[in-house]
Amino acid sequence: MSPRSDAVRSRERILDAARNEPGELRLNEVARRAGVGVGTVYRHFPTVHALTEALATGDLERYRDLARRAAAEPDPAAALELLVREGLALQLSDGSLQAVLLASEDASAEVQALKRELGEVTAAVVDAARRAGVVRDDLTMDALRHLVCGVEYAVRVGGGEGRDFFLDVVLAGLRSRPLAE
Amino acid sequence: MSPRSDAVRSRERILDAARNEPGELRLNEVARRAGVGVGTVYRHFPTVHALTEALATGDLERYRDLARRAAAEPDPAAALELLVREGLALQLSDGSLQAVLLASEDASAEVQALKRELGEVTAAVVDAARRAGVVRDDLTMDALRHLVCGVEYAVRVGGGEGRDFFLDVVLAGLRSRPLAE
DNA sequence: CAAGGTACCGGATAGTCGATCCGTTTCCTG
DNA sequence: CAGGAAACGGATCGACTATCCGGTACCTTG
Repeated sequence: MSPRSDAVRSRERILDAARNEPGELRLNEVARRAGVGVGTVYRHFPTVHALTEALATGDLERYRDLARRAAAEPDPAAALELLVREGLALQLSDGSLQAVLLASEDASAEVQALKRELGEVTAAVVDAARRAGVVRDDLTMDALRHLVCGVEYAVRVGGGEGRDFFLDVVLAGLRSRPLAE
Repeated sequence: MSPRSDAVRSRERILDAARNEPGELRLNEVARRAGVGVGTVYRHFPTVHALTEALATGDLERYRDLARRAAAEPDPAAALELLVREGLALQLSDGSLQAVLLASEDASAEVQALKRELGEVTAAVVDAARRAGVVRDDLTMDALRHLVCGVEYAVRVGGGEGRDFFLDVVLAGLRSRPLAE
């Protein structure tokens, strides 16, 4: 059973309106701007998080593709740096991405699958870098993800200033050996 | 003119209730738990941020004292490390501290003075470290503050895991020379 | 193409929460 | 102890979230 045409149209309008929403998502406000009833919004997206996931899905795919590209890179150090640098850029360009990455439960199966694959490929990149000895050997995938989210946060509170500085500091810090200090 | 005794008692009760509040501060809820009327809370603290500042003042003093201790340290590298390590611990122990540190406007003159002094002393510590050549020479006081807030954030999203790891990474990264990579 | 069934739509409204305002109470001073 | 000022309490208003159901538009079947 394919969805009805008006349902598709409504969903599209809601997503468009949500994309142009400044700051916090408010479902009633989204409805007003989309020109649909409040009930329609709540039927398509029962919670704010469900809508957030839908908004972030495109960039989540891009993130996964980026990770694949990094994993294909022959130099393990360059692979990790690519993933971190471009990943941060992606997270900064899409304000809803971080919330989806850090959420412990996912509304849609599609997002769940994307996150799983992103995690697996990222783990492979981290592992390769560790085996090559180009990063601290106590670096884990989770630590890396939280670190990148922390850098994103630092850039945001700094009003966009210092992105490259923070990246350089963290990447250099990751290269250091824990006992060589 | 000294304040009335019932006003002092109310203020104390409100602060006590606010300290035991889990998560987000809600002035109506604070009033209920403090056993005072809503109006009383709003008279003492017109906004949530005013109450937040009052809660964080004690730890802000501790932060300033820490910075003074760091500035008195003869070794500039050790001074910076002390300030960052202990400062992070302070920020993690007090959930309202970061909001006060990052706020651009302050409700109370006392907090404003504390923040000013903390900023001055921190700038001195950063300057000394730069002149001694033990940190990147493009490190600024603002960048350091945002970086520490980013690390605090990373620890929080990680559920408390990885605090020392993140600190080691960032401190090591700060020591590196920008062009020596 | 008409008509019936169903999936979807819209928005009134109930419920929740933040913030204000003012009649009442408590405190301090002379 | 009396008068006045300062502080108190909570009813209430406005803003917002989320639900529910009568009405509408779509799609199918004959």
